[in-house]
Amino acid sequence: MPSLPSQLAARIEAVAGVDPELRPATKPQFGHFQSNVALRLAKAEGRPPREVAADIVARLDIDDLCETPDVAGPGFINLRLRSDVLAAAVNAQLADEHAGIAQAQTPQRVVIDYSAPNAAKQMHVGHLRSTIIGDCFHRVLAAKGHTVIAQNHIGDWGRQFGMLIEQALDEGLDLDALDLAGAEELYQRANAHIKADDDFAARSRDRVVALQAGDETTGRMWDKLVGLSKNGFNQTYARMNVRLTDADYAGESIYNEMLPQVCADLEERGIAVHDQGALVVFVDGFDAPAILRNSQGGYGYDVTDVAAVRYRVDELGADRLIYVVGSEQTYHFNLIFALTRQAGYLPERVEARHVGYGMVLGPDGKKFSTREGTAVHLDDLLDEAEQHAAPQIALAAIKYADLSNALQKDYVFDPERMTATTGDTGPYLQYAHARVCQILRRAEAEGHRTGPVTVIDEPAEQELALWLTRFGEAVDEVAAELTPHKLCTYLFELATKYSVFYEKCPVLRSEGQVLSSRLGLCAATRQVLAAGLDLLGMAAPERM
RNA sequence: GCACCCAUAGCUUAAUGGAUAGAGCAUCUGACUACGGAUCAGAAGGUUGGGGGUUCGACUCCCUCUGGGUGCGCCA
Repeated sequence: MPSLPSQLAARIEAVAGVDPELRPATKPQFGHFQSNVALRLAKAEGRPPREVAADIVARLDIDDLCETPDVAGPGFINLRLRSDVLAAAVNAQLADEHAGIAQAQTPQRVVIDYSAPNAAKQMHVGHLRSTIIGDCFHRVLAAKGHTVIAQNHIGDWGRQFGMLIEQALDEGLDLDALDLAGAEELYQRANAHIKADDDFAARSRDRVVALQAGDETTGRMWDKLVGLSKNGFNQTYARMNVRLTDADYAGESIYNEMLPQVCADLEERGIAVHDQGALVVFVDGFDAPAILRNSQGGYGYDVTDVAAVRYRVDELGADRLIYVVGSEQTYHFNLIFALTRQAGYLPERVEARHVGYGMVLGPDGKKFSTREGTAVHLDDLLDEAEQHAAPQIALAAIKYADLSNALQKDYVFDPERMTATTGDTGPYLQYAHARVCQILRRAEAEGHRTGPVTVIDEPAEQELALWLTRFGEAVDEVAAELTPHKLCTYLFELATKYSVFYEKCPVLRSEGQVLSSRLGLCAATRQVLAAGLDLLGMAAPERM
């Protein structure tokens, strides 16, 4: 069945002749929905807006859905749903296994590139947002019925492996006994070594060549370093309760063998040219070219990402590409998208989006780093938040803080504010959920029947019911625009409206149909809160 | 120097070109032996960084200036 707003919009369009641009009413006294169609038509028709509005209302056939519409202000048409229609909508949503999330009519294969830590280094603050935001998109798009293919583009290739392996050999290190923290220390020792010792630097370069040439010993050691890195990442992912698995690892190394072919193809077709000793592509509208192969004959991340686009479109069958990578890479990805469009690797039918996001800042409002100037480890951030709340509360607090404002903005990592139980925070939403659970638990123990919703007389009941039916729209917005904060705002509003209902409309102290109807509203609230929190990657505990 | 992003209440922030810019925190005032008060009601707090323009209507679109961030061929 079409949603209530789309049904209403269709009725108005039938009379007005144009899309009424139906919007939720901005205030309760304006009803439930409003249309400014009359204001827009008035100019063309040369009549006063209110007259146009009155004319539309007079011809509107909408009695089965709404109370009599009002014309208000400069010419707005305000609609108020009938209580029985609203109640039926809530009941239908409660019975819906998808909690009112409309399933995509044409399911897509969506490739999401997120998290992407570097091998042999622990995850740090720079990976926090990509992991949380990507996981949210993963959950939201999957909930819409799309096939989500996560691609964890880890940094598992490059010159650092030359020095890592050479250092391990020098030390006679047993890589089987090494964990990720140990690998990071190895990295630091190798880094210091390479700066101080020219001979070591030369051997490290040779080791890179050996790795690329497929030398067996070198390859085995590389394999171990990458493997222990993944083990380390997996521990953090488990702690963060994100959906990434071993199957999602698709590091830079998998594109290696494709790179010469990509270069050859682009060169043959005259798209790539030699310039200053490098193989590059100049793309219209971009000052700097993409560098496919540098003057040393090495491949960089431009060509790797070109190959990745091609792989994701051709091999993974992507209909949509989403890259959750920091804003500082905006130029890079726009360049890659333009290039791959031009080369025909990225067809018009495939949408490609880079979702940039701002930085996580330290308490001083500057780039978050340790006293030594290195990036703060992700696990340390989680530890810090857990000093203020239990693990699943602390984690929800971090995620909500990360997702609840516009992605492009920086924010300060402030555990105290994030874990606050009052206000617009993750814990507040979890509390609202726990409170609904409590009331439903008691009702069940006392043998009360829950639902259906039949009585919506009180304003608080009405606002709650109406808001519940908007869950699907909120999810749709996030899926289309990739703006998680809109779901956060929706859920916070829901928790607030539920609190008002809770205050104004006693549930367990009421009787008969009112009791079961109010319990139905509680059940629908629990359903939406639980589903919404899950889409944000947050736990919804039944007790706190 | 060029490009992109940001600027809204003391602080953190929301707002598809539409009605009186909406919240949270902090502050003040109420409700109160409570269906978990981790709550609710109310007050106060804004020339939406400055200046132009487009529009019936601008936080939103365009131009410009200021302040901050990020990025600007061979690291990824």
